[in-house]
Formats: sequence, C-alpha cells, structure tokens
Amino acid sequence: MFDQFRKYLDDKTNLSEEDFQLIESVSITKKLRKHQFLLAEGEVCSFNAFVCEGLLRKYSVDDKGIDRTVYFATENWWIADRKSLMEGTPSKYFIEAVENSTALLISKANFEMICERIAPFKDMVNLILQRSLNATHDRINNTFQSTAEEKYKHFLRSFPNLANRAPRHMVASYLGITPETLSRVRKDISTK
Amino acid sequence: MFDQFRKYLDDKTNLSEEDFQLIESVSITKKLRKHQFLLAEGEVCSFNAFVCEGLLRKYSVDDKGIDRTVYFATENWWIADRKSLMEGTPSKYFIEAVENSTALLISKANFEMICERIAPFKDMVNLILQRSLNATHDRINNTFQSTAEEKYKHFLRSFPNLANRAPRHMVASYLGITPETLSRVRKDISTK
DNA sequence: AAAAACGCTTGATAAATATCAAGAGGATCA
DNA sequence: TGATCCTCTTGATATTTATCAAGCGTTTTT
Repeated sequence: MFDQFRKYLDDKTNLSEEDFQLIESVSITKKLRKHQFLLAEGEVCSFNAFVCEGLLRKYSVDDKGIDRTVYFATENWWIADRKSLMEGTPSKYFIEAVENSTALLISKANFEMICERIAPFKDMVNLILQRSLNATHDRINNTFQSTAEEKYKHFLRSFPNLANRAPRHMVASYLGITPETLSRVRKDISTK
Repeated sequence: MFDQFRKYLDDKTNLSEEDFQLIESVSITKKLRKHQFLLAEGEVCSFNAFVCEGLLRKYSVDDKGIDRTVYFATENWWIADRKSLMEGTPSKYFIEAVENSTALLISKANFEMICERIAPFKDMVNLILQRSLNATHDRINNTFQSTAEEKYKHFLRSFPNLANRAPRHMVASYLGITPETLSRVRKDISTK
C-alpha cells in the first residue's frame, strides 16, 4: 500500500531512501468499507490522510439535516479537517468512504515531525496547500453566480471521473443544488 | 508605512532587527486612489501585496460582463493573484482599490528570497495560507446551499466592518446575488 | 450651482430552482 | 426468490431570485 504513496512522492518531490523509510514508519494503513467514517462530527481530527484507492467525501450536516459536501478525495488526494487538526477543536465535518477505500494516515505529531526533518516534504506540502487554495478560489469563481447547468458543467470539467462514481445526491450537495435539479440538468445536457 | 507592517510581523512571528531591515529593503510602498487598479486582467501578477490602509477587492468579469468579487482585503490583509504569481500566467482577475489605499508590494523574487532566508517568515506565510484555505472552505460551506438572507448574515458575521465600507453591488457580487436582492434582504432584516 | 453620474431602493413580472409526491429500476439482504 | 432499500427520474406546484424599469437622494464633475 505504501508503494503507491511512494510513487506519488517520487513524482512530486525528491527524497532519499532514508526519508522514505521514515515516512513509511509513521504511515498507518487504514481500510475503510463503504459508508464507514474516517472522521465524525464532534471528533478532533488527529491525522492527515492520503487516499491510495477508493473515494472519500467530506461533508457537514446543516440545521435542517441536509448534507453539504465540501470535498471529494480519490486516489492520490489528501483529506483531513485542517481546521480541527490545526486548532485541536471538534470537527464540524464527517469524512466518509463513498466506496471501499484504502488510506494512509499520518498523525498530527508525526506529520509535523516529518515536515521538520524533511525539508522537501514540507515544501511539497506547502505547494499542495497553495494549489488547493487556488482550486478552491476557482471553484468559488466558477460556481457562485452560475446556473445549475453551468455549475454541473464546471464540475464535469474539473472531475470528469467523479461524475459516475459519486451518487447524484452527493454531487448535487457539492454543487449546492437539489438532486432533482441535477437530474433535470443531466437530462437537458444529454438531449442536446 | 512600514511601521504598520512591522507591527503586524511582530504580532505574528518573531524576527530580528536584521530580518526587519531585509524585509523593509524589498518592500515598495504603493499608494492607490479609489478605482485605481493594482492588477488588471491579462497582466502577470508579479508581487504579493500587504494592505496598510484602505480597501481592495479582487474580481473577475464573466462572459456577460458581470463582476464576480472573489475577495476583499482591508488593513493587515494580503492580496495577490496567487495562481498567476505561481505559474507566471496572465491573470483572470482585477485587483482594484475600493477606497484610497496604501499597500506594500514585495516582488515575487524578493518574496521567495525572504522566505528562503528567514525561516519564521516562511512559516508565517504557510500558516496564513492554511488559515486562508480554512476560511475559504468555511465560506463555501456557509454560502453554497444557503438563501440570500443566510448568505448575507454570514457575511455580516465574517466581515462586520465591511458591510458599510463596500458598495452594495460589490457585496452582492461577493455573495453571488443581485444588488436588488441584497437590497430586499437588508430591508427584511431591518424590519424584524 | 447646475448637470451628470452613481448608488440604492422599490415594484412588476419572468425565470430558475426547491419542494412535495409518486414511481421505476437495480442492488442488497434475509 | 421475494421483499426492502437505494438511487434516480419525472411531474405538478410553490418559492426564491433575477430581470427589467423607474425614481430618488448623494456625490462628483464641470
């Protein structure tokens, strides 16, 4: 399972054999069955997770009991509740396996230790943060004042492989529209 | 003008006198009149800007010529087009002074140099990045599937001092609603 | 000081989306 | 295998929001 992570790291940065061994020594393999939670609301998030296979999603539940999907993570993506992790506060989010999945978990303390000891790793992490911020701004920019159809098209462009893996109602909640509206949008697009 | 930045840095991190002098030596004071652009669409963003006083906003213009405000920055906030800065690509955004403002500009090369030479500065930058990402996720979480009224209330909570400084149409475009709807929402709220 | 431009509000109407309700097809489970 | 649960779709209606249009102060310009 670590092989995949190693390949990822090899691609993104330049580490020594020693570095890899250190990272492997603190990476915990976690298998998740569909519907299983990696994090539940109210818990303090204590890890960063790297997704090796499968699909996870992060969502909150509002006053009316409605899901709000904030994020999807597939192979080679990171997932965590950074705010809870940074501040040690209870999370407002659930992180749930949408498919049977495998992730590598690195605890907060170990993650910081690695960043401290392996400068290129730290740089990589910060680069990912920047990219993530850019992507999030892009998402806001492309969906805030758009119609349901435009939002969905942008989603398809951004995550072409996700549209068929994630259930519609999750995609709908990611886009901030109802499943019914998404269904109609899909119909409209297909009949053009 | 650098005093304010110095105070900010003193608050956020721990720098030596030498560090301050290095940072000051690469900080360029820029005065902006209301409506003046700090960055225009199509230009490559070449700096990070720290706002000393005034109010700036970052926005794009869509196909139909409609503004999409992505970000406001007041005193002690940073602003730039990170994507353009990182990748050296033409920006899709305008950065404009909403009020007469003063900012400190640090060029890309100098910013990287500072990060390289002053480790605590680099750490501070990365912490800000993380916070920024958290805030952006929070924004998505609180406005994507909300009504106009909920969006505006969340805005008031997040930026209590901005609601009266920024023109309504900019706030509206930040929230992804029309100025008319914002006007009605404000009326509804005030008559309760 | 008058004219023009701008920002905001309000009203009437149109369009988009949500809500409520029902049903069809597949997967899952006993 | 049949029953149940999920997921998705579709229809009818209600609600929200956008659009179009007009008017009123304020600020800016000349």
